[in-house]
Amino acid sequence: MWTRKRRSPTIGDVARLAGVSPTTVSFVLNDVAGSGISEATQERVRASARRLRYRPNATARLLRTDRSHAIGFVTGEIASTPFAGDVVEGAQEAAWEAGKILMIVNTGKNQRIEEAAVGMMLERRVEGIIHASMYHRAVEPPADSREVPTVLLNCYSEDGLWASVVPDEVSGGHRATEVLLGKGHERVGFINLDPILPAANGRLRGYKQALGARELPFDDSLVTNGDGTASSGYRLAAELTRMPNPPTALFCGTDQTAMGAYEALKERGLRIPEDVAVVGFDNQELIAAHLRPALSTVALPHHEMGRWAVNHLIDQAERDNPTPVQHVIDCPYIERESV
Amino acid sequence: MWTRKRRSPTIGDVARLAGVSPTTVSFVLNDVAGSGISEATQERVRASARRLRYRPNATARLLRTDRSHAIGFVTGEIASTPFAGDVVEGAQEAAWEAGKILMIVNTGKNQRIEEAAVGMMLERRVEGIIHASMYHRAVEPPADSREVPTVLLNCYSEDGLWASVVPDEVSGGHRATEVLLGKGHERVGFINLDPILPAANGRLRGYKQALGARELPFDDSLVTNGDGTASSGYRLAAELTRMPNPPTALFCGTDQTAMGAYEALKERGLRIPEDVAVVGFDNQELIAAHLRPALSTVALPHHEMGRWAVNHLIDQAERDNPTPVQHVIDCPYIERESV
DNA sequence: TCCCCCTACTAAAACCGATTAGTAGAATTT
DNA sequence: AAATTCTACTAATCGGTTTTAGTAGGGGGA
Repeated sequence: MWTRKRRSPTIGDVARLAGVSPTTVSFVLNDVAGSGISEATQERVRASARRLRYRPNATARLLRTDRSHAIGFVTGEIASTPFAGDVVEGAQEAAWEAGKILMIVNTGKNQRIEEAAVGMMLERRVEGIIHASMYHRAVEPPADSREVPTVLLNCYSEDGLWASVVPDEVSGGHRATEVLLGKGHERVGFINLDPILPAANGRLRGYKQALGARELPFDDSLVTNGDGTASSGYRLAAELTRMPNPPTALFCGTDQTAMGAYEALKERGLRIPEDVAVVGFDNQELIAAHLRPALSTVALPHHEMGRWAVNHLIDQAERDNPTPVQHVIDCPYIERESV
Repeated sequence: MWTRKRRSPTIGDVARLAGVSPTTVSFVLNDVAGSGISEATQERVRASARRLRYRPNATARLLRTDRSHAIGFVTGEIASTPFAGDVVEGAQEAAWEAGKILMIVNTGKNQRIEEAAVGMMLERRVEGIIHASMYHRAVEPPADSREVPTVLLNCYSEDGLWASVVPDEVSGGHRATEVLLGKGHERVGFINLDPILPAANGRLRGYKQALGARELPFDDSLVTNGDGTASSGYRLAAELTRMPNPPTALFCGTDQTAMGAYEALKERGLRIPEDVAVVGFDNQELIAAHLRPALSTVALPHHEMGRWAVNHLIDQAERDNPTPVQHVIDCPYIERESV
């Protein structure tokens, strides 16, 4: 199945076989500029390395060079949301491109485990740590994390002392609303999330901005707060359609909400998008692409945030005492059939 | 933001402060049995370590002990499916419990990157490698992987020479079918996946077994093959309901298929579960829990497979030349409202 | 009372496998 | 023959772990 580990060959073994010193081997294999090793010797060394299937021991190198080329990635719940994959993938991709590797721990919202995880990563001398949240919120990372460059991903700290990257909820809300207004709708219902959430707060501001830009009045009876689930979408959409002067378009805070809203509209015999246009938020492929009609929605930039976090971390590691930057990433609109 | 890295304190610094030798510090901090360090000295050492905020350098330790406590996790597409999170989480959880850390690389179905990833992990002296696939299939991992214990996760090798863990598709199919038969349905429609897939193949066998166990005839006009999408579910469910003697229950190969089937049934005015009972497969929370009525479905044991893979890897690493075991994990039935 | 041995502590030094500064010998040029 | 290059080597180093060695103090025997 797998061959029992013999002692794996060292640089010394290669040197012996090639009849040179370890120094020479090191120079050749890392092709160090200006180390003047003759072509012939180089070839001999390389051949020996191949013969022995030599693989440099990253640990030994690391000890000497003090560069782990590893980045810690700490997250609460990696599986609880389908976004997690995108974030991890984006981060992983950027890391790979930069020759770094990701060490991932998910702590299951246990503060103790989080601290332990950070500790373990510091022992392994990671070059930086990313703290990722699965929904946009404020957090307070373990203090020890300050020992290395740190980036908060999809979250931020109240005190603004940590670098962070979050979605631009305001422009996302603005965009979703504007799409509907642009189609001639003047009464746009908004099934938002719990207004305590940064996401809900930002999107509402965007919603108002979009109305303002077109000099339309803000009618707060059109705005309701759900909890992001399909059933709250169903309930609130039903309520909105029963209003005396019901909205002709619906902006839903999540795609699941939109899924519930679809049900409510269909039950009332309203067609989408002819009678009521719908825009979602999140772009959960699984839902958005498979609803009938397919749901137009605003996407959260998870992949991009993952990439940005890693790249920024790498930048930071090269600076001396950078000021923490609070980065915001745009939420693109994904056009499908529901508008 | 983060304080510029001073040279971090070494075991020598702690020793100096405590007025002992590095040996003593090492003995105390690792509390080595029978090394006879007086209680007083121990306390002094620990206090010094705390004072200096000493953190052992895992790299140096690793170099000496040759135990990296790291496990490589290689996967094609981590984000393309919502399952990925569960698998990673399960693996991560088991790894953490065993004091191991996961190094994750997703290769984006690029064989070259996969080989490079394995190479990099071997350089870092991982204690084993897990190759995870996001859907059940046959694979052939890079040969180099043999240098360490390896487990295939949600995939297997044709030659059977690698340890692997996959879902028990047969019993899953059996279970789904039996649930419907148990409710008195005798004609159970089956919207399967492409029959070339191990998943489809296994579930069909399970479907037949379940019929056989109740001595019901197998009618192949009740079995159709879709592609797992909602639209194929919609189309095929519509076809099945138009049969002369239509099924009173539907077993769908994926929850998305079921989602499409719901649409088709509702359009025809059929109620779920009164007129037609539906069972899905995959247990995609996002869909299954939010459909109306909520979808009863069979869950793929992603979390469990992740755990098993890590645990088995750790076992393997302790054995000498284990024979590759092909493990299969049960798919539990999740009861909701559609039956 | 003196000497020796044993136990309880602690220290010195080798080692893990690389990198890299400093250096030496051979070949070539002047 | 001396001065430069070329080429490759010796040895120190990174920060721990672990084996071996050593010392001080207490107890027992003569």
